[in-house]
Amino acid sequence: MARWEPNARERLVRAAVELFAEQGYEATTVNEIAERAGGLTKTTFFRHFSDKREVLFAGQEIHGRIMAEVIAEAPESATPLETVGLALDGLASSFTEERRDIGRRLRAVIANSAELQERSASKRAALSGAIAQALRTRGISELVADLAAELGARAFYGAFDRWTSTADSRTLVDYVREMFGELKTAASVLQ
Amino acid sequence: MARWEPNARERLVRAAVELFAEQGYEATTVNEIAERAGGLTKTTFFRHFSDKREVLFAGQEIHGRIMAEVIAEAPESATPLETVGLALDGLASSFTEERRDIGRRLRAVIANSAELQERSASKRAALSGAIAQALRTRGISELVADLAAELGARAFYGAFDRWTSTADSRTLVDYVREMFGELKTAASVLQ
DNA sequence: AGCGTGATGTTACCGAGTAACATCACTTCT
DNA sequence: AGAAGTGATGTTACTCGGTAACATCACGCT
Repeated sequence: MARWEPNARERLVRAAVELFAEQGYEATTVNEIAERAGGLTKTTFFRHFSDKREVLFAGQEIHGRIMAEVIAEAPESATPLETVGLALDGLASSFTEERRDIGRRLRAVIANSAELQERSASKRAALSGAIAQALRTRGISELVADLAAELGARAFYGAFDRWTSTADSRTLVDYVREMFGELKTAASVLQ
Repeated sequence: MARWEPNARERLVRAAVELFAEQGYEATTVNEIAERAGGLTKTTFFRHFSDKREVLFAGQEIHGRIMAEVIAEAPESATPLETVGLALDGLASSFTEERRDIGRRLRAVIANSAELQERSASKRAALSGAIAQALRTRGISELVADLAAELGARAFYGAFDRWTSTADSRTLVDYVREMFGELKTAASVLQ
């Protein structure tokens, strides 16, 4: 038996999502979250998360890392968009059906808080930046890399949105491919 | 003579920019800003700006409105990208050389604060959203409108960045056209 | 048994942001 | 002229996010 209940971090996240869903983000206090997470305190919360918002977004940096890895290993012959497509598959395939439920709750909570939307936009920009950086490392010019990365980020967030808005049996990979395809044709219409 | 020195709002902005530049954003207190703005108080500051960050971004909603107006009045025959180009010209032409200096200082301050970068990203997203909305009103499909709007926002922010990084005699309109052109060719390379 | 260690708690503090009420200087109406 | 109204400001007091310094406690290791 452990000295403390293990997984404090995970319990904090669960407690936060619950409370945010029940009362809203702003009406919920960090002390409340810590308390519900098994009698913890504010201090412990901030040891795990840099601020109150971050409890909902922590661990998202890994998305950028996953896509960057796939991009680094993509065949030399792949075009920028093909490379991004591979990376999207790699990232999306790491999402299980369980995370779909979490995603649903998260989406609802974020939709009700401007503060959380701001952080969400910031994370989205970080993902796009990570993709662009990885593409540039392959020698792709800055602007092309930026635009390809933007399409990738849009595809992922758009697909995630659809995935968490529906209840069918399609996987996130399915949605990402669909969304990415639509974006590519939209981009070609633009010319 | 007025009962109070007029233009409290403007004085607050100036004081904030000064102090942020001298001490950094986080080391500066709202009380300090209000005090330097002519003996005002915290309360007055928050009557003018919804939060501490907003003092640097307030009034930026008008950018979206300007572009939306131009888009609404653009000729029926214009393609999405042509429409965005017109709107970019309209917005950029409202920037005088005086605002270039302000922009320089702003850029330096924002570059040193994650919190301000987050807000900046949020404003950028708002601009992009406003453009997209205006395009959709013209019957342009959602994804195409989104992408055209994204290109527009990128062109504006990229051009503003270059404009405030240099000291030549070129106007923001010049930079916007250049940037938008580069983005369009990058987008075509992407196919 | 004693020691080190890492996760937690305690206390005290600062600053952002809000609310309720008071003030004050000018405007307008009578 | 005097009274009432109005809008921008100040005052006070509070909540809560976030930080720092120090104490505690339960375990593993020697």
